[in-house]
Amino acid sequence: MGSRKPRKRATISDVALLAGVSISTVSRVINHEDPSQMRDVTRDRVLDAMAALDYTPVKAARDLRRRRTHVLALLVPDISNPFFSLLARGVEAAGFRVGYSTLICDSNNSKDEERQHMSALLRQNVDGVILVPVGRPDLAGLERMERSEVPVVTADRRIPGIPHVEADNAGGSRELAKRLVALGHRQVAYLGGPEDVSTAEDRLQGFLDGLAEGGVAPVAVRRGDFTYDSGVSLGTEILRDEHPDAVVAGNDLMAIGVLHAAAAAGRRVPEDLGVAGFDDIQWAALVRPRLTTVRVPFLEIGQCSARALVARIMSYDDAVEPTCLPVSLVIGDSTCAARAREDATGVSPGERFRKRGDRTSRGGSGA
Amino acid sequence: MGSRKPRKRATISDVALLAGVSISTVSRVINHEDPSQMRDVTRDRVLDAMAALDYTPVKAARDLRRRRTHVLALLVPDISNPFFSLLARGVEAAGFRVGYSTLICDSNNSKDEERQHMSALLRQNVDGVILVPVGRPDLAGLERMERSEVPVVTADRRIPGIPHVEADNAGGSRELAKRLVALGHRQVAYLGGPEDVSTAEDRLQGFLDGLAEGGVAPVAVRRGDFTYDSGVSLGTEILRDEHPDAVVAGNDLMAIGVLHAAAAAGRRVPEDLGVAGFDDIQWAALVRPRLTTVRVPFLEIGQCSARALVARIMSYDDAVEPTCLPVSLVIGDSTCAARAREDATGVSPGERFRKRGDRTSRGGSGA
DNA sequence: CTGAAAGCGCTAACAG
DNA sequence: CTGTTAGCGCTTTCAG
Repeated sequence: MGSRKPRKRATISDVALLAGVSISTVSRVINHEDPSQMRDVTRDRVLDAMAALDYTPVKAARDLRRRRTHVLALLVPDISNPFFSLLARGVEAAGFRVGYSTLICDSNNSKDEERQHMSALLRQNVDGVILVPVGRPDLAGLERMERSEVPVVTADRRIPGIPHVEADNAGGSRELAKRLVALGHRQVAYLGGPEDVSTAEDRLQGFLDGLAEGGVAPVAVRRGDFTYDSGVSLGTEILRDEHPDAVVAGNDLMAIGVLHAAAAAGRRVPEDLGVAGFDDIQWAALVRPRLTTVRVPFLEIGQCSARALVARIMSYDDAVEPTCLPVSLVIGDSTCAARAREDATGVSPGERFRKRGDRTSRGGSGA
Repeated sequence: MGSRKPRKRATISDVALLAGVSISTVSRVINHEDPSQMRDVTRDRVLDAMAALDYTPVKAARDLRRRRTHVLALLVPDISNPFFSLLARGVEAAGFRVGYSTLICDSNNSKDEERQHMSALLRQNVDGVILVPVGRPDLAGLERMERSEVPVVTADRRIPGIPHVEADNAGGSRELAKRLVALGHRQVAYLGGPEDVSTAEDRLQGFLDGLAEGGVAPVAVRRGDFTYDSGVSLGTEILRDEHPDAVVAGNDLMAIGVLHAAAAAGRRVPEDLGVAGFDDIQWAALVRPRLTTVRVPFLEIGQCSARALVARIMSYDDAVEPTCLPVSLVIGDSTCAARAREDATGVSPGERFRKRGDRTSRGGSGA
């Protein structure tokens, strides 16, 4: 790779000169896509000149004038988590479609790094931020953003006073609970997520409601931290101490931990024990037995968040409606009806229900 | 949320005014972190004024002057793939540490969207791009970037003439092959990735080399597309037609597909059949039996790419050394020694080897 | 050690 | 329909 031509980058006035028009005319063809009142010949001459000079507008100059960067930021606890990376895909795609670029910021599950990133974003002059806070949100940081007129939308988390986009966690959880009751479970244990995460609370509450509707009380409610490891360890404990006929976890990762804990304890799933999760992450499709879970539309949450944020940016002064996206029950092979459990036939009972689609990663071109 | 105070944003001259200094002095305190020659009193006065006015520099204005945006872009085929999201984490973290923000672009596995994004990035005036091309790279697009003096580094893919950062795919694959031979396998089938992906080619070639060194020839070599589905379907075919005693896939996703194909075909793993993958993606840790695979340091690849790119941006004119990161063999329970296979004891043979660490996702705070 | 002044490249009134 | 003009907010010589 030799040296590059030091030929200086063409500016708008170079284009104007070459096209034999004024710079404002060039500016017009750059900005007004529409058949703006402008003679086609003029327009074409400009276009030709731009092409000839390989002209690219300097974004900083435009931003300076328009006082808008058309950049959005997505701040998540861990971009390598499947929920957040799907969310990111949704945000990026929806943003791109309306002319926004997406800055990605990973707070590495640390409130401190989250704070750092928020300051950085302020300095970056992003037009808006989609936030998934780490645990209990940093109100001070949010306050600063709002004060700087940088709109914020939270995704998959609720913060009073901030517009948000989330899934119907409570509703989905409630349906799941009712399903388990219908399957004949009476000794149900729940393994929830952290208390400072609204999502976890909603799921827990919804589950208890659903159970109550079926006239069932949980045999135990524990708190994990949404990790696989906590699923394994708390799952082991629950199985040892509570003698449940079903364990439902607040997310899939913990549910898979429970699955493995059950295997280690010699309990067959679903014959001896029903297991269910929440999220329907891609990974789940690779685990056997297939997990009964609730599909959360992360991609859509991302898209919706981006759209909501852009709406806020444009209206520039008031909040948009909070959004709650529907979820759907996914019946796998980790739960079955009481009849089947008694028979213990070994025939995969999940097959009797709506079969979960094959939702494995397209994975394509992966490393 | 009510209306915001329409109080206009403070500029550098407001600060100067309040501090009773000139704007160039303010500029100096903003930019020269060091104990730049400047009286502490002056400096403090400025700092106070900035705080009092809640001053944040307008990035567009700085960028316009400095002709540098301090923004990097990461363009990947699918950010929701675990390799790429880990890569992204690495890029973001390493970039952030040296003052760069990261724009994330998802080409959605489409060469066309890739092209679109490249143009968009040019208009965005990013300082550099980390690219993971979709299939065979778009030379024209790259040409345009270089012509515009936007340095590009590819990650996990090689393109002649472009600096890249990748893992030692060939080496890792070779070691894996040798290990299988050492375990007594003689009927080995290989399920590779797409031919237009350098990574896939390296892995295949390395594997064949390793096999050859052990004096073994593969019973079959097939091509998948790195998806789980192709692992299942081609795995099924291979098992039916080739009677292998081991199937090695070019990545974990396909290997898991093979695992499931084997289960469906009634072949026990590892007693009847050895299976191995490549990547050591997080998902793999959730699958049983645990996969024997090769750990690719995606996070580090990301970090390295970011550093290399920044180096190119600063030197601004010449290429940096290509980088090849080491990989490591991960022995799981999906392979075992011939002895164990003959005994078919059912004792998990993987245990005899270096046990794979528990590398499950921290998953924390997940949705 | 600090200030004055000259733009960076572009957009958006405002005139023709 | 097109040109002129006045900055956007900041960094950076160049002089004190």
